[in-house]
Amino acid sequence: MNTSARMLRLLSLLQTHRYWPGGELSDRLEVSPRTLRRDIDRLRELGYAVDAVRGTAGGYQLRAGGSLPPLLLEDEEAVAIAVGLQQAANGGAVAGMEDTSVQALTKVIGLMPPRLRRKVDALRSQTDNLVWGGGPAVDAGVLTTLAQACRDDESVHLTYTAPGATPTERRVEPHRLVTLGRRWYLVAHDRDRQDWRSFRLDRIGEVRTTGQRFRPREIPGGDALAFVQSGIRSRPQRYDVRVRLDTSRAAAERAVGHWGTVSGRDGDVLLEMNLDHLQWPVLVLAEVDCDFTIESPPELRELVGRLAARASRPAAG
Amino acid sequence: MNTSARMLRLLSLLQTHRYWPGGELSDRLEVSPRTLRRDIDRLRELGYAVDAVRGTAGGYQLRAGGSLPPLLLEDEEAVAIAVGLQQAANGGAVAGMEDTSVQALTKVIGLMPPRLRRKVDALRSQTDNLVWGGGPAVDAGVLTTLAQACRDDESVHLTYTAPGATPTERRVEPHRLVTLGRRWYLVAHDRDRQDWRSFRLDRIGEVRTTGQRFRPREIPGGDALAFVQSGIRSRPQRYDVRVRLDTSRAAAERAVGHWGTVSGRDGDVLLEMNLDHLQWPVLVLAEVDCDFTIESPPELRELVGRLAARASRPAAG
DNA sequence: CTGATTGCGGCCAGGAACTGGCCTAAAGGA
DNA sequence: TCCTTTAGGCCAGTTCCTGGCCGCAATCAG
Repeated sequence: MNTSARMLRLLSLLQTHRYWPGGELSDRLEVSPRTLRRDIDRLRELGYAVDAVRGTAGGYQLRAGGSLPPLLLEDEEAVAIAVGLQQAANGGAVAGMEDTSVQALTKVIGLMPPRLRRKVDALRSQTDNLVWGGGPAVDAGVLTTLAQACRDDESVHLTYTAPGATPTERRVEPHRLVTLGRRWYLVAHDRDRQDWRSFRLDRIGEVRTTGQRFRPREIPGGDALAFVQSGIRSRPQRYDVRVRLDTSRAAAERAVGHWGTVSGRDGDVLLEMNLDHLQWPVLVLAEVDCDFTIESPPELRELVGRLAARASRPAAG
Repeated sequence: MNTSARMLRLLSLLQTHRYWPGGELSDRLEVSPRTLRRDIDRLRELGYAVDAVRGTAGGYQLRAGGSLPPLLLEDEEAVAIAVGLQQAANGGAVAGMEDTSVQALTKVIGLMPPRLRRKVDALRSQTDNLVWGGGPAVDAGVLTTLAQACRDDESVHLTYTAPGATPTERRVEPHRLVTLGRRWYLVAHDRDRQDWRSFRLDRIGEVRTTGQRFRPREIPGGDALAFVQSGIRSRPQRYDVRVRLDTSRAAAERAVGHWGTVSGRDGDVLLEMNLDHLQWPVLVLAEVDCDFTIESPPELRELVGRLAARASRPAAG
């Protein structure tokens, strides 16, 4: 075996992380113990922190180091990562991480052999479509394909359904993906219309890569985010929710998580949230299960009112 | 630079995935074009599918291959993966993937340099604690530390708070992590009590690794899952929710996602869910915003009733 | 069609790097 | 205390890597 290949295998073995006795490692790699020691040395020179314990039951162990070593993943682990990143890309975890999540997802998916991709696809259909804070979930396949095309300067064909229109076929040069207010947009140069357009990803049906590369153009204004913002007329309705709760601050905080801020004192807690779907405050009210006063918005009062009216009307089925 | 190090760098460059002209690669790696070609060859021999395009504007590109190559991640990407996997480990994405997610998470976290771990920790606090389908969220630090200790046969000290008792200090030999009904359990041999115990992870306060390795014991019965099951007396309360909705099937399906099943015809839709927190059906009712009849459980009727009573009482702030 | 560009790979000679074996030292566990 | 295991210097033999040269093939622009 090659030295480089052996180093990779050694790294892979060490990543399973249990202590490895030197003898076992040198056996597996089919080299002498002396060469193994040299290999360990080489890893250390590359910046990997390899711990060693001497004496009986001693051995080697990979420790977290200064830089991130290459990850050697089992198939299942890679699938798990892909699934987790899909959630994150749709804003499921922490806001503001969507871009990086897509970047990582593209990398993982791009390296996956087809059989693993199929597995991810199969699992994807099981994933829920209910996304935190509203906004339709974006198909991860569309997302990664476009991210890849943007990076590689590869033109694509896609079907797009503008609101209230029939689906159209577009041939575009993808420029950049932009996330704005829990929605994904593709900024691209439309080849047929000879102009820049932005496409909402949840309105894109299918994406086919062409394999054709193009010379990247300069976007007018130079800022893809600004371009998208200028094109959006009606931003989704946002509500400023203010509710007073007759409970303890701790209980209120537990109920809202980080979806809002809690202030005031026990027994008179002020809960403030800013979001574009009113279902979540209702969930919080059900969770705290205490007396409350809705200060704003009126829409929330009406929603809860309707719920109340409906709950009281039928005397149960 | 070393050959192994160069190969790793080359792989890293190729993973950014855009076409690389050979000249640029050889420049960056500071070798002759001939050596670059040989490096590419070496990669191919290792099983990597490196595409090449000839002619003007030709170059190299890494394609998905038969096996999963080592992932070379940027710092930010690794953080994104860790955050995504935390969600998945807590059952946020697809049920049944928790184990693998923890496995992958342990690997990623274990390789992270401290500064990245701090970043993940910082982001973790922003993550919501509201977990789908109920059940308390488990601290990812506890999860990964224990997973690592199980693999490395390393004994740990932990503080455990049994229900209705004061926190106690335990010295245990961790054996296996088990996920059961959206909860995590640690199966371990308690050194002080000289017997096997299972610990619910959300009741574990702090975990300190000792660095001491132990000889793994045989678990009685040989099955950690069975051991946990036998020890659980009271399973968490589960509710069978049945609600009739005066809306269309499509609207009902959109509202529940995969958290329940929808049957019946438009105008008389039967919604069935099985879960252990009643907040979610309330959310669904707010989402569909239509007339409904709660058939079961009575607790849900009462919850909505309380909500209604409270909504109607104060005439708004 | 022609020429330019780029990847492919054989060949070769010099040299760098790797290997295995030997040695002693140091550290940890029983 | 003794045994085991890692650490690392030294050395000789050999492998492997490198850069430069070559002709060849594929692709694209003019």
